[in-house]
Amino acid sequence: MPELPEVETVRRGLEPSLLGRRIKDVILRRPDLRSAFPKNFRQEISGQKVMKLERRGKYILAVLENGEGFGLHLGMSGRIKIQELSRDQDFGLHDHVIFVMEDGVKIIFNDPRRFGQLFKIGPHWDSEKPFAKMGPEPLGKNFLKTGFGVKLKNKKAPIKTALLDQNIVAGVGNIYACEALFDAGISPLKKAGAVSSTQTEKLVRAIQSVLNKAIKVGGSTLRDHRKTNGEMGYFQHYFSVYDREGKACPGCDCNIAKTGGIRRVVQAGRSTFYCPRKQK
DNA sequence: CTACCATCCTGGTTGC
DNA sequence: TGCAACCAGGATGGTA
Repeated sequence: MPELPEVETVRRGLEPSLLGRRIKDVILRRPDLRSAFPKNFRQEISGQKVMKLERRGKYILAVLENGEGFGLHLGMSGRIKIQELSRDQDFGLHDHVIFVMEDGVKIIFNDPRRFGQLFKIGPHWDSEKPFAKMGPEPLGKNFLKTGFGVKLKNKKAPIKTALLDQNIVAGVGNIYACEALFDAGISPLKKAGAVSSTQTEKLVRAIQSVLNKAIKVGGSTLRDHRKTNGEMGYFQHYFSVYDREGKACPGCDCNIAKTGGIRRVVQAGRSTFYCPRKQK
């Protein structure tokens, strides 16, 4: 489900219940998701207070008072639900992990497809496993100057495929890659290395703009994504190209019967949507 | 190094 | 209506 805007929406939704609060207990209702849960996870996390709640790419990181912490990734279908003051001990289908807070609030990690992750992090998580080589934060201050342009220049893959590479830019997934390329007027088929510096600057602005707009409305809900209070995001209503094959491109007033409208192709096994007239 | 592929899963949608 | 095939927002490890 989640790309950067959805993950950021979830992180913000978690803040009131998690940040500065103490975790009383962790209930693991199965031994693993994508990978096995860390040994002694429950013992090591229980009793700790959450000092920081951060996001890096599509990951949410909780730093605890002992300097250790944990990370989670929502995979394709992960959701976080917050249950206030419920004595109900019956959990729903696919409610795999439950953080029970000191004040009785339950934070539930639900994930039907089980592509999600839950893992431990150390004080220097930033230089560890998935984060060490991860690309820059697109909403960070110096996104363009943090090597994004250079990384693109060295890529032979199409620009769309490059945008999905978390080592080039963190947090962009299929939806926002398509939308950003449309906004920037760049064909997804163009080789990353052939994108000019002017186009790269335009792309940077387009990525930031589309991500910020999506965050503002709670992300995109296609099927699974929900805010922590259960509400849907509604950026899907603003899609220009994603999931709009054959429909009119906003900005093209051409005859759809002749042009076929928005086109869908498959790149690196993923659907790409674009307007061949607006994106060169 | 890069590109491509299969794989981990369930569930919603599509097409016969 | 029933059912099977296909598709999905991601990451990774293997192979060529």
